[in-house]
Amino acid sequence: MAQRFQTLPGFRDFYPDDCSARNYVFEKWRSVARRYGFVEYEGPILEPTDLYRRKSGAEIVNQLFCFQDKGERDVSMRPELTPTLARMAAARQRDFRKPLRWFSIGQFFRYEKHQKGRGREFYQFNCDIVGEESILADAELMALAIDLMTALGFSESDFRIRVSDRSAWIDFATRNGIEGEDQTTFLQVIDRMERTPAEKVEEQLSSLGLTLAKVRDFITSGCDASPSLRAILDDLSARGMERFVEVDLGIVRGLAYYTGPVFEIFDIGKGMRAVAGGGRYDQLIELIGGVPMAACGFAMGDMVITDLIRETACPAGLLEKAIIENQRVDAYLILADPDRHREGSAVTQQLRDAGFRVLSSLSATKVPKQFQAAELSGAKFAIVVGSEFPELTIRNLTERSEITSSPAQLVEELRKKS
RNA sequence: GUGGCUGUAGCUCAGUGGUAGAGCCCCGGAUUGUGAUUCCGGUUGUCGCGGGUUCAAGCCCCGUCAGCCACCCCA
Repeated sequence: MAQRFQTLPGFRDFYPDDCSARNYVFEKWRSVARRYGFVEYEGPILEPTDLYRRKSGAEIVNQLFCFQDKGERDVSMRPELTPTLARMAAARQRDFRKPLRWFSIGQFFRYEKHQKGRGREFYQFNCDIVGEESILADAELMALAIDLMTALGFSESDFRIRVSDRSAWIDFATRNGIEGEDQTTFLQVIDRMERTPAEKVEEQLSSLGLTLAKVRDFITSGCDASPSLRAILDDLSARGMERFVEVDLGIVRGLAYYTGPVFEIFDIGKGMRAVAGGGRYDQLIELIGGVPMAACGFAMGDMVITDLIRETACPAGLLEKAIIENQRVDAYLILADPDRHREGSAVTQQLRDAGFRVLSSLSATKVPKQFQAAELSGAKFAIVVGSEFPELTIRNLTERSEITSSPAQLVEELRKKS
């Protein structure tokens, strides 16, 4: 009995439609990044497990796809790109003019339970500016993130970018006598505040010597709490993007390493999922690579954004169009006389050499079947090669009209009409 | 890691403890050089898997696996 195989939990097959959809998202990521002068890079998919332990602590190992290789090295499928970037940037820091504007599109792995918008394997767009302290770098990344969304067809009624400033919270904590490790605990409380009952938050804050009222008061101060936020907002507004921006000091991001402005893109109305997030991490490159360099960046995963595209009318329409366009051919060669197959192959090749996408039936099939196949292939033209060769028929499948032509004129005729 | 729901044809799903079903898709034909529609015919099932109750289980019970959803977490 044949053994039935299926994908491992949390892993996906990409059939052609799915693959077209994935590549459509990749193309948007890539083209917008290039519009901002970013260059593409890539790192290894397998890294030493210690690289991630160094950045995130020992407990991270539970969520890694990690194992021992044949040389008894502890290795992990990469769960994120930032540590790799930090290593690469530090290792050859003298080779590149600053700031680095680097982006990457790659596959990542996390050993955790599969659910909507989250698998054990996913693709992620990473975009970072390294070696630039100016707050305008943060604004540049936020503008890029907004452009990604609009390029996919989202409008201001679909999403917001919520921006905050980690350093404003650190100042706030210090002013209120919270130091050292308590600061990390405090930031975690703020991060989870939205989804924690108020009494519980009050209790957690009071053990740190604070009150909920005081914290809420700080959150409502918005831009006044941070000159950085004011500068970012001013820059985004000069770009005509202020309608997408919302200052929300309640965002702090769970990660310990953020040191300045942080931001998240949220969808509006479809469940308020975060589709992208990032911020400034000025100390991480020194921690991993030993070379101090300022940096900021953000990431967007393929799963949540693709779900959101499919659920939103305008982006979904653009995606559908792209999938069809990606898979259709220009012309379908119909072989009406099997004895002419050499001539048919020559014509097919001639069209392909001219850059047209061309299909033809590989096995002898009745003519009506070939026309049906031509129709389904999305071809605009059917080229009929039969006993009358070198006379050819070019049939326009959308207009249902046809003309006769010859191999010498064929390419020109098709160029004229398409 | 915790909990809820679901699992029947390639897909979407019906199925009252008593012979396994429909629609769609796919393939062939009607139709030997022109696409649609229609009509005819055809393939596809260890009913997720294992055990139990019963004269009899797709249906009830237990377990298990997988999927979806929520929580935890989220680099």
